[in-house]
Amino acid sequence: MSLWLVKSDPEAYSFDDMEKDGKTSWDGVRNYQARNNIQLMKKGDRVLFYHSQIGKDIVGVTEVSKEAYNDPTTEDIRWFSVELKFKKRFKKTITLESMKSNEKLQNIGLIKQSRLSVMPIAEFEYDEILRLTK
DNA sequence: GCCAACGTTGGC
DNA sequence: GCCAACGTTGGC
Repeated sequence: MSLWLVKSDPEAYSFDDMEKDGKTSWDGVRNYQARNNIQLMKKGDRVLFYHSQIGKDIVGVTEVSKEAYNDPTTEDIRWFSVELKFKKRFKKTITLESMKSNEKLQNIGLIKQSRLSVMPIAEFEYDEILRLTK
């Protein structure tokens, strides 16, 4: 099982929307690196959900419920989507600020590559984030 | 609202 | 194939 993180501007699509919908098609990604990551996602992979712009925090976990398929929002066959389902909301969210000041999270994609919207997360990073929610 | 970072486009 | 111009993202 692999671990990932996706970003969303809550004004466009928030974790509240995600919880309400139960599952959603993660489409509209128009960046090759993010696209490549989407194609690597497997059913059952855990995906952290991060709010960009507003909040700037990881708010919970989703799970890949359907592997890569052609992005339904475009005719362009270069782009792919996955289906994500709501898994769990964190009692305490993890802010970007707290990650920046955490020794173990210095190399997390969120900090290293701030513009990438779909990125892999290392197991120790995932564990550390979960630990911080407690 | 500004601007740095960075990806994409298009002229040459 | 290079690189300037331009557009977008996202933190501040």
